[in-house]
Amino acid sequence: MPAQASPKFRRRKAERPGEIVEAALAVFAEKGFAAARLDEIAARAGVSKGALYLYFATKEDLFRAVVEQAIAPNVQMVRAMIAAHPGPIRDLLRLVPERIAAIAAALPVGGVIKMVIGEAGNFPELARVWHDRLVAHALGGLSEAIAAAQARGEVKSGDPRTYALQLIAPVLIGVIWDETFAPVGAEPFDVVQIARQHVEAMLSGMLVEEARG
Amino acid sequence: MPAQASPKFRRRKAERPGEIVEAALAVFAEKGFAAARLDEIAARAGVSKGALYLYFATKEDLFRAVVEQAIAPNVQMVRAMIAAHPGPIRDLLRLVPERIAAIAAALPVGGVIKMVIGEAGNFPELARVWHDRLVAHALGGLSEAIAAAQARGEVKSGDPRTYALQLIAPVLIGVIWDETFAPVGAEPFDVVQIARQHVEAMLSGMLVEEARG
DNA sequence: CGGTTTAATAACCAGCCAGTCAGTTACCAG
DNA sequence: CTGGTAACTGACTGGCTGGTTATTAAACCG
Repeated sequence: MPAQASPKFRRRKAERPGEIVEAALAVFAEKGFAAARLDEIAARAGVSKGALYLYFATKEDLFRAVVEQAIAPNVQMVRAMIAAHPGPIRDLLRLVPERIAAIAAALPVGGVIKMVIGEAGNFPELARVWHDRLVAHALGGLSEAIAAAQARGEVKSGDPRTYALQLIAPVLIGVIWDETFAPVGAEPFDVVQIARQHVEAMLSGMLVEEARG
Repeated sequence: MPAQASPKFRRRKAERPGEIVEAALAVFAEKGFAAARLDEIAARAGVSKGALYLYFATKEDLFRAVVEQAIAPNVQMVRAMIAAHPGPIRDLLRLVPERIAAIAAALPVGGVIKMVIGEAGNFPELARVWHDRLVAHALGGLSEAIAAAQARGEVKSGDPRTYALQLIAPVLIGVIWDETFAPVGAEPFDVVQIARQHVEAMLSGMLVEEARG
């Protein structure tokens, strides 16, 4: 019998939670909450299912941790973007495409969005966390920036919150499209291209003559 | 023993499938595919679970029937909308809000969209049916109308398919918002108001000067 | 080293639910 | 009225999966 080259497991209390959450993010984004199997998450994290329960009390608890992890960097990003552009709003709006592309490259945004939309009905507190911690901040911040620009006379009259929604909606739908229909043969959308074309159209649509450029 | 006033069930072979599909639409829209219980669908259709299997082979089969039923009236609507406006494209675009409001009132649109987005990953052929039978027609039709308008010199340069996406995205996101975040305390969006404000902005953004009005 | 602690495993359980089927009952034809 | 048919029921089951636990072994310490 050959000598045992490597032990059958390692004790790594500190690293486990992060690895498990990362694996869970991937599986949840791929399958959604209900269809995700704890065994698969455990396997991808290189751990047994029992080990999951050393760090997370329930499947839902793990889901919450995933949402928190997915949320944190995005909130940061939104705040930074708004704060960095107190000036003419067209500069802020023109920056949107690159930022969106950056997050979309770093995280499985589409999968996460799908997950939240699909499971919101069955896990309301989850939708609440998602809304309060991320969406409200992003939409609220953008709305305020638009309202301020209206006060400065840069933006035409109209509901600022609706303007904010109008601005980001096509990008979101583009991401969802690529996740939903592209895998079954539909022509994918180039999200950055959507963002660029849309920003230009919206600048014409919502800015007063003098504020364009 | 009192006389049997009413029988414990009726034989209604013709009506059953429609009633079952209707009940299933409601439950699937509410819960999604995985979380929907066949017992609940059966109960809402006023039938036992066993009866479901007289008309549909599997749960997935029933899901397919529901998708078909949810698709049909919308295809009709899209075709009619495009066909009715060969003329200046701004007339077509201005009509969008009322039409959207009409369908949103008639069907659980938000629930259906959630269902499709949420389950697309686990049921690819479903996403394919949905895309090929409805979404491709709607987006394609609108794209063609926009391309034609470009050829007539009404619309600025830019990708017509992207323009089409830009036009409908805010309304879709509005519907999804009301379904996802409004139930947990977020301020809902008025979808018709979104549509109106967005159409005005997009008219300025995508039409050339002379084609506005 | 040997003893102790505890991270991690793997076999296990309980309950839920899609799908089945033997029996029941409405309906109809003669 | 009666016998035949098939629509319908509802109790059942097999498998799956979230969650538990008895056991094992890695790591640490004196």
